[in-house]
Amino acid sequence: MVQIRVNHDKLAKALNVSDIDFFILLLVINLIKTFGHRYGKVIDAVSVAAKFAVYLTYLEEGNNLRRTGFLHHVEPRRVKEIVSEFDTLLENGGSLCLLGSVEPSYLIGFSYIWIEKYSLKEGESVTRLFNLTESERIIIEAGFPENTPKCLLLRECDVEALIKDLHDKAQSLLHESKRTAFSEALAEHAKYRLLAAETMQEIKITKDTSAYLLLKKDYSPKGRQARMQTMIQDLTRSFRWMYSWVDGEDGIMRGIETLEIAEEQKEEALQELDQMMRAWADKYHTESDGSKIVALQFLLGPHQEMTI
Amino acid sequence: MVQIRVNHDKLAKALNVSDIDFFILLLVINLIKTFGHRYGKVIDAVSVAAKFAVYLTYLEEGNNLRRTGFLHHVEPRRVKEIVSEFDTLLENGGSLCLLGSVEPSYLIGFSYIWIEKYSLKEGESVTRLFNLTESERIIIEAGFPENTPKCLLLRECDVEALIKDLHDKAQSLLHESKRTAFSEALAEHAKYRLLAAETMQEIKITKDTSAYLLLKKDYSPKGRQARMQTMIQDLTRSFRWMYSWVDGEDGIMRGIETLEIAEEQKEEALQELDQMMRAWADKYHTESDGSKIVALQFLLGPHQEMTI
DNA sequence: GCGTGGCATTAAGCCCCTCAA
DNA sequence: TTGAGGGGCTTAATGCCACGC
Repeated sequence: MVQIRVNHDKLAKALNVSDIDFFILLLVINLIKTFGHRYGKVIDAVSVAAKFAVYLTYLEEGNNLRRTGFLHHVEPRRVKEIVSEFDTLLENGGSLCLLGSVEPSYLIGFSYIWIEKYSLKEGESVTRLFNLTESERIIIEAGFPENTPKCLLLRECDVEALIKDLHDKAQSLLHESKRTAFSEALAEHAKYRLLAAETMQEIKITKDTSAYLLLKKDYSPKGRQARMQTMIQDLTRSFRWMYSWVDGEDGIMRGIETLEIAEEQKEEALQELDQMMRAWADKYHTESDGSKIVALQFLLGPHQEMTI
Repeated sequence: MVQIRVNHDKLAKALNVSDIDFFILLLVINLIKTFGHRYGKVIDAVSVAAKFAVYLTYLEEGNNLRRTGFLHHVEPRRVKEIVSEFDTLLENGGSLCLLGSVEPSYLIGFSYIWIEKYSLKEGESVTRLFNLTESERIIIEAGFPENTPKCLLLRECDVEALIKDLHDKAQSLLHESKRTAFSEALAEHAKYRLLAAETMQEIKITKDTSAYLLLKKDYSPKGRQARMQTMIQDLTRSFRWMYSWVDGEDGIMRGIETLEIAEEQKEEALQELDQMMRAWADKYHTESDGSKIVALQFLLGPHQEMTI
């Protein structure tokens, strides 16, 4: 569910935005709402990207702090900081990390380490970490959904420990300077995210103790993760080709066909399209010295209104 | 020229980035370097988009500050500020403005107001604003490139006045609160941008006075601006469809064909592809009650390495 | 033209406390 | 119990300008 629907018609008015603004909104809103990246993380990521742009200009402009500053409206002193930041990063062979992955890395691994650390051993009770009578146990287990991974029910503190582990692991990959300390606020955020993603579920035991049940073996299904990768790759390719196309560069072809299609013909049409593309590619595929590799990317979908 | 080339092989190493990070880099770097948006403006734009995401969640979560805060890792107090910001925006019927246009609005209009305010009247000298002898004038004019718009050569202060006008005009469209005051630094930035975009050219008159010559009738050619609009629209469509595709929604088809093609066959192949698509669309186009509007978008380009 | 130093403001983080429905 | 609302805190980044070379 990526199309975020808000029934408030008022928003339609506010969305009186330009095309480029809408584009940015679509990206950012999905990064935050759909993929679950932290608010600050997204801004940080863009800020790093922007600093990198400044760094590139600095190199291109022959190491001129002031000129670079003027070109992008950044204080020369700040340019200097940025430059040294990237210089040392390059020297240390560090890698640039903005978001790292489409979904927050510290959430992706959650199910995995839960299963790893708290797998259910032969004859062990799922509620081992809680002091429950046999009857209480049966009542609680009766409320479990189907097909949950075979592992222990956790206490709040266990969940927090897992989150802390993941956070620390994710942070350890970063170079010292730009680490975020673990905090209660962060843990709480992660907990809410995991609940919202239905990776785990909260079960009230008593008035002030909760148990947590793992629902899925993955934060998001492997198939979905693979498709997200493909999405990013396709979109990146589109980006680059379109940028080239704007500048009228050779070797880029862009087209769009709009049509009305009857529901019952759709299946047939799509199949024919697929075969047609394949046949075309086969026909012109020739491996010889003078040939170049090209790719044809296509995408078909419904005509949509501009909603977020 | 969007592919920014830096010869430093070192950078290849730093570009040890994930797909999503590369994607963000591509977007942000082009916004800043190619389109010339200010460093701070881009970060601001994303920040507004992120705040909007928070606002949407707030509405969806039944006006729950706390919960919204946890979901995105934002302080409840900050959420409240954000919410009231958007609430008042909506009440006043204001519109959300991130970047506004693909290129900075205060630069796009530059040529236009120059031509408008300083067009060359019958028999008037291009160097009217400077105290030059006839011979000096001839020497300077001899150095002009071909086909420059017919308007006066300007002094530094005139250029700055034009920039200020543009800035004020751009700001007046925004709602009071989020305006940026005009400053020397900003003017200097704009000047550098205009020079870099070859919209105008600096001509040294004496040691410490310069003249400025308008080179183009537009900040960027109209055709290019139209293509940029198309680019953004195409990319936005791709975005939305791909997001849907990731979630396995119906009615989306996505494909890619890679082939090696001989240079001499390319032209023929592209033409055939174009006709083929058209024929396919015509064949299945039926206007009836049960039919839905779909669009087929395709893009062909060279296989590329991952460089920025 | 270039680098650097001083200075204001804001935002993004953290935490802790109280009150009312 | 949970949301609202208050307070107080650090750090860092985005801006301005002006000075000296």
